[in-house]
Amino acid sequence: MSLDIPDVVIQRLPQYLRSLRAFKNKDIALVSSTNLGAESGVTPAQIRKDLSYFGKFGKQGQGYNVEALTNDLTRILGLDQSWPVILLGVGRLGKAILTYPDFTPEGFYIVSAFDSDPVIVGTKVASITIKPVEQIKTYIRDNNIKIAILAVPGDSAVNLIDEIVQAGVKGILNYAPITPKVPENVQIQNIDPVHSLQTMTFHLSEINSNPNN
Amino acid sequence: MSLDIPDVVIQRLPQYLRSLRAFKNKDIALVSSTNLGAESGVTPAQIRKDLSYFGKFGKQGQGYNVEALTNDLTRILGLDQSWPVILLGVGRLGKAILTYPDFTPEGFYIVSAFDSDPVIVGTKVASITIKPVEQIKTYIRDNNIKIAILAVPGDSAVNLIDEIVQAGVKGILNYAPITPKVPENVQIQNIDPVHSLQTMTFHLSEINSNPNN
DNA sequence: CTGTGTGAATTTTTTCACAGCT
DNA sequence: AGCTGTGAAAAAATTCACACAG
Repeated sequence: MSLDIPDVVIQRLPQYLRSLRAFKNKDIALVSSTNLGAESGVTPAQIRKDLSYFGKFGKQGQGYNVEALTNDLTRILGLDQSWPVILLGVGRLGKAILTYPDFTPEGFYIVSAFDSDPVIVGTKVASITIKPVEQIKTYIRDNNIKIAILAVPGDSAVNLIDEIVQAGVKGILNYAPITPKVPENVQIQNIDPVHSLQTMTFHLSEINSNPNN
Repeated sequence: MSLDIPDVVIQRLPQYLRSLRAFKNKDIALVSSTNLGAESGVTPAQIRKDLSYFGKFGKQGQGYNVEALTNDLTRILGLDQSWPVILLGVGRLGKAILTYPDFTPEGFYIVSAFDSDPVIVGTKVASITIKPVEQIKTYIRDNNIKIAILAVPGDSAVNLIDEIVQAGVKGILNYAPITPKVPENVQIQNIDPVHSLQTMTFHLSEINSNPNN
């Protein structure tokens, strides 16, 4: 059906959702694509084109109803449900993720966390008791988990990905600094601060070697 | 000079660098664009095209020398120097970033960290003594800092960005869940796990509503 | 008038395909 | 024979510009 929607478009939708919230907070009930674009850092035409992939949401001459469009985008993104998520790896980073407060209001809740270190297993972080990594596959199957957050070192990550995909995970938020290979029908999103920094320095070096800022 | 290099190309270079390291670890000295592409998840043609923006690095009939290409890409990305970076915000997340071990080997080192909370200021995390936020601008200027990592709550982030940009920062790694507006010549990279998760659920919902996987 | 929705035009990015070097 | 570097072709994404609705 709607499988021909460009991925770049989908990537922008959460942004729009966030911008709409900013308008709602300012008690603005109606926005034009120009308003929304200014807030999102996107051209008005792009907003309209993006939305047009999913239907007609605006009123000509007026714009978009903030609340209605929020609801529509929430539904389109599948955020009208709360997604159970598991965390793999409860080291420094994993602990920070477990105590991260923003997942829940945004449609996600961490239901369980796993680690391979026997010292960590059994301890409690943010009211979640850490389970041994051996139980992952069973847990995923029994609880029909679709999303996993991966916060383990790079070398363990590759094998773990195979395992959890085999068990039924369809979306992975990966913090390991690797480029995982996953089947077509599995979504993967990488969080990679070093990569991000390294793409910045290219421009910064240019600036440095160029007198006129 | 080389200002007409597409940003998508630059975004891929750190990936190539990482793949090259994988080959080096396997003691492979020579790789073809096909090899490198398989490792990076990119087509061979794209690798060759990307590299062609910067010069000729391969030998026809053979491929690329792993070590030489590593050095070239390192230099191109401006990673043949180590970049001093400051951290703004030493809460849960900031602390995790301070103790993150991967920045240093990748060309970055955190030289100082700032916070607005008087309880946190003066304490020591990972051998860095947290400074009061009021000293940021002076510090940036005095030490010619070009890169900042922003790990403060969203509402404080907007103002802070203006301040540090004014003081001379040219690259920001932003962990706040906002879409910052910065001048053209300032690089910004957002780390936004919620946004990443929200783009995944679109596909996951489709899968769910679609019987054939 | 104002601002959406959308085909058409433009620009950007990717892929193709092959000449030429080793 | 093998693989790069690169113009040309194709595909994808963005922007334009305007008919039409409120």
